[in-house]
Amino acid sequence: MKKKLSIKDIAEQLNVSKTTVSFVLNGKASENGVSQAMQRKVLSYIEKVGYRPNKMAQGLRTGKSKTIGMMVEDISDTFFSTIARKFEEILTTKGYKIIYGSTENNTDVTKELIRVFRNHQVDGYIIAPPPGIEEDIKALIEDGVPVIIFDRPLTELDVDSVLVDNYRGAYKATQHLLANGYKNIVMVTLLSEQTQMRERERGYRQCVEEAGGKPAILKIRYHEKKEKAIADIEQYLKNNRKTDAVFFATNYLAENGLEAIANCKLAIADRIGVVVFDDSNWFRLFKPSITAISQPIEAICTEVTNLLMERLEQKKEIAPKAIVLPTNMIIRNSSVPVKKAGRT
Amino acid sequence: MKKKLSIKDIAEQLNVSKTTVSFVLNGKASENGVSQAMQRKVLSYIEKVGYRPNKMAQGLRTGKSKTIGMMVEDISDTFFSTIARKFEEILTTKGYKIIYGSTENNTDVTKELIRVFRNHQVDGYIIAPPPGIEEDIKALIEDGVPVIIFDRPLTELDVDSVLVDNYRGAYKATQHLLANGYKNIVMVTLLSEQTQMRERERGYRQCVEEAGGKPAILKIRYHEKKEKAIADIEQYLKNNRKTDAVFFATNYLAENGLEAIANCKLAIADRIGVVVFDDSNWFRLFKPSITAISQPIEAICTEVTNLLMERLEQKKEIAPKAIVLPTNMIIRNSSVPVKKAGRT
DNA sequence: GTGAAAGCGCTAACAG
DNA sequence: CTGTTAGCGCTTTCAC
Repeated sequence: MKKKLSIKDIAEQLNVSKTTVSFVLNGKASENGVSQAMQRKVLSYIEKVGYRPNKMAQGLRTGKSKTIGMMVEDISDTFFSTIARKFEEILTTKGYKIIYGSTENNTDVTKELIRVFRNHQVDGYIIAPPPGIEEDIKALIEDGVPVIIFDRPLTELDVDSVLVDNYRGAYKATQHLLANGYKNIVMVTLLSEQTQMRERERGYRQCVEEAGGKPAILKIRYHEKKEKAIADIEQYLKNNRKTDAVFFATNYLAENGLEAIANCKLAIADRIGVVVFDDSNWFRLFKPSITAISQPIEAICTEVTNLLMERLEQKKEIAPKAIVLPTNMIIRNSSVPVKKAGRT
Repeated sequence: MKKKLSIKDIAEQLNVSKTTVSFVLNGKASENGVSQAMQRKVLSYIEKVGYRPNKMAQGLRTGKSKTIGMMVEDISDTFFSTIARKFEEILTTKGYKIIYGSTENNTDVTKELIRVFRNHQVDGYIIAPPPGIEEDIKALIEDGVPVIIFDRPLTELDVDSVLVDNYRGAYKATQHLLANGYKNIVMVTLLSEQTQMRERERGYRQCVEEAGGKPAILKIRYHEKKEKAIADIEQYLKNNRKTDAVFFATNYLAENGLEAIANCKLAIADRIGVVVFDDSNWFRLFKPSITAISQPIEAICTEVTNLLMERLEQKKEIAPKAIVLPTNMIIRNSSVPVKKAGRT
């Protein structure tokens, strides 16, 4: 077992003090008047023996762990894992590591997660918050810990946040369906208090009502069994034969909904239009390919990390920013009847 | 800013020594003869003020960080993110957090990742290793750090590992295609040294040769541009009109390959059979639905974490175990010609 | 049964 | 310009 060497060893070997080594290590050598020659000597020796400072000791001393705590609903969800990858990419270049936790969109789980992260002394938080977590986040902020919220807003809390315009995204999706001649659009969404879901619903409602229609909404419970979800959607479709388009509020719902549509033997596009909120790599391969509202993942990540770094580096008070990004509609064939426009 | 309290504060408030509090905290109270009354007193006070020990200090003292370093090729890949979620679920119950890093299947990136993880004093490693990392892993093991390898073998290194029988999975896939009457099967795989890919290739070759055919393999570069990958596969299909089935070595290749097949207007199942290594939630929704070789993700995760916990808890030497799990073929419609059996 | 004290590896104020 | 030293918060040996 190769003995891990400490700053003390380095200092002894070099016949200098720990301070000098520490200064060099932290780039404070010049400002503390360590000679260039000495700096080079230390640096090259460190390089040679492959010394790396112990983060634990550093963390204990400085109160900084150089890790960021990321909390999302479920890290296995494509949307979040793609984001996790981007965060990693960006934060790594800044010398940070990420520790993650899945909230399951559950307040208690999240509270516990925050506690654990605090114990680990994470330097900052990136959170897609579940409902009812306002108080805990507020406490964090009051303690001066950088927190960036994304994906879901936290109303009544002044905090840095990066969101997507769910309302407009849903509105545009609905509008697009109406423009393509679909008259009876049902929105399939989650039975959930999540604000972003409510916003999507609001966008849909608004658009339908403006067009003089009446909204039809089917809600599925969050962790509903796949079979039950499919059966429910199927049932709805059978009881409402006039329905000629479906707007799925999430990717995950579409997974079940598309199966339900297949079971009902309804021809997508011609007999029933389909638009999904959140894109998937696979959608372009479906026949017909599936129209989707895609979130600007790249932009979300850079905005979040920018805000975070700002907080991390800034010492002076800065007012929280709320950034809202537009969605992007990717029109494919599922929302365009063949008679009017597309090929399947 | 709420002052974070330390064990010293607790001790002072309670008029006992830090030692006593520490013993209670670590469940070593009874064995060190702290009275029941005192234990209850400490516990209830701690509960009341919400004290939680500082992991950094604990880590510095004990050399344990209670975090596990997970390194996979790319955390945004569904396979790995699903696994990450499961790891999290299991390790959380044991009091561990996970810090992750994406290797990009690159040796240097991985080396650096290992260094960073070491600095962070992670207690154990879960690694899907890139080629050429043997030496570094060996060094880790010699230092007595628990390391569990998964997904890809590290030949010539005696280390705990959990793998899937890629050879047999590929063999079975090929056999299944042959059994369904497909004669000219091409395997589309990655131009890669990764052992698991080589094993899949070997399984395919073996099966084709046993049947008296001659293997046909199309290799795509790893981070190839999507358009180029699609064009290459398309080209192959056009130049080899006799090809009547495709075996995709990964999910990711299938994404492009299915598009190529669509571009060539070849009817999946009837004109061209398709099997994919690695399942996707979306495959059952394709028309026709896509036959896949699925990896036992649940089992992989429990085996990996079991091995890890064993190493973490055990003090005595134990011989490394190599666990190989079987794959599971999910026969859907893409590999069964309609004339013979299925519906689309 | 309980407490004092050493020390994990590091940073940074303060001496020299 | 460089070194000495005092902790950061915790665990654990050893003495009372």
